[in-house]
Amino acid sequence: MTQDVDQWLKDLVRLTDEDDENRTEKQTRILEAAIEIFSEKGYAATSTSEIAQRAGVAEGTIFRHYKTKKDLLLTIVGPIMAKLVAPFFMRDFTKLLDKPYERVEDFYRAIARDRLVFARQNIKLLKILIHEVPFNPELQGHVMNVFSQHVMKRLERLVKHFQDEGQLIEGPTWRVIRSTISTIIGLVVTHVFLVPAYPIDDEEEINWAIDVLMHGLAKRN
Amino acid sequence: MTQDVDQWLKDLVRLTDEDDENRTEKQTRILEAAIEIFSEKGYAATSTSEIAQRAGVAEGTIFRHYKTKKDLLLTIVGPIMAKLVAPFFMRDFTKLLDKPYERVEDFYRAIARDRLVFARQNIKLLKILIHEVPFNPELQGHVMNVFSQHVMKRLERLVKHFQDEGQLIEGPTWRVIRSTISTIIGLVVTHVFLVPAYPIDDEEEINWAIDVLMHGLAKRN
DNA sequence: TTAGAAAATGAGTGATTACTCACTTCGAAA
DNA sequence: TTTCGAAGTGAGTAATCACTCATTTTCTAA
Repeated sequence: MTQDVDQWLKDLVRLTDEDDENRTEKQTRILEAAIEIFSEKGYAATSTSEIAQRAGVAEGTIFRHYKTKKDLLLTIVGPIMAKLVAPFFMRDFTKLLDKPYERVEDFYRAIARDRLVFARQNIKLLKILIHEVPFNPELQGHVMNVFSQHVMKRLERLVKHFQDEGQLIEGPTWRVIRSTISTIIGLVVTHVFLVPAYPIDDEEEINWAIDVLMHGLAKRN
Repeated sequence: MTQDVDQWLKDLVRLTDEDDENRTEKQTRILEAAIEIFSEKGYAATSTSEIAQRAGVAEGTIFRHYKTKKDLLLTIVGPIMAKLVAPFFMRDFTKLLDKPYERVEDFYRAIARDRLVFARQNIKLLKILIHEVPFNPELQGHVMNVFSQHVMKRLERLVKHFQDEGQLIEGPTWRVIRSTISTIIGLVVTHVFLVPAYPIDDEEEINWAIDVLMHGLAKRN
């Protein structure tokens, strides 16, 4: 099961790269236009004729490349979901547990930094993902499966490891994870989606947020 | 300006109550059906004919009471937005600053408890609110205005107060607010929207989450 | 240069959309 | 009982929807 999803990720990355190369210029423009309009008005409120118009393409061309409008959506949403959770499937992540003197906060900071940049580079795609997943049962099922069966499992092992080392407070791992994810997502959502115009020093904000988090999650005496 | 929004809230609460009373039975059924389907499939993907069908009403009846489909949406979304921020406009909130020995964490816990219950009682309405605000410029503007000009201002005064009292860490108030809101929203979203089926002891979860937060936000020596 | 395949086109299709309106039903006051 | 405005109806409308397909254009390899 774990290997299945690892395989899913590898295949998806490979296939995505292949698709990127084999794309016609018009096909690329269709995808770009679709991403723009989907993120502006939402999938359901977007018409294929509008996509064609913005892409500078005949409406029929869209359906040469994508069987249906939903097919177009899945082509867009699929890869971004894979990239979103990709860090948790990296070799580095599993290796982390073997280095006994590694500090949790360094790991938290690295994740926060990485995902902050990632979110900034993929604002539109993430907006589409967030908005459409709740209304698409199969997407929803896939997200829940990947998250609960894989991301969560890996995080639990990681937290347990650092609890045993005395770096993290005792208690249910999922509570520690909830506080951590709340902090990082809160940071990213605030400065990427809510007030992106407000100028910040990334490193300073990350340090402050993770510092507060770690003071809360440090092992109690 | 502050008084304008205070007035807006009072008017909205009063008008909403009046509307509730003056509603026909069929009108109520239309609203209930609309809330259900909007939250299930999203506003744009919902047809007025489907609403009429589920409400057991002729399609024309919908347009007797609501000029347009968007009008129906605003009737639903308006009141829930007011109720969402209502705690921040209560007299108790401003009075809090006058009681010198009050502890911040008591306040945080009260807010968390209150909004957790509120979210559970309004899952569908909140789902609609969250999904439609980003695509409705006037709603978006209103939310941003109410939040930044009022909720934020009051929170800043509150945090400043407790910083001066030595209960909270020094530094920009908005960083303290960001960590706090991240914690509370993270708690609510997790247990109301993501895994509502997972059984928890509310008081225990709130205490744990706020305890972690306060260890992070406590004044440093 | 040419042949054949792939890409692109856009007019056309039936289905569905939000909304209208002439009409009927209902309920309460006179 | 009568009257009258509000509530409710549902067939009808023009616009728009996702999608098709016969045809043309473009690209590639021999």
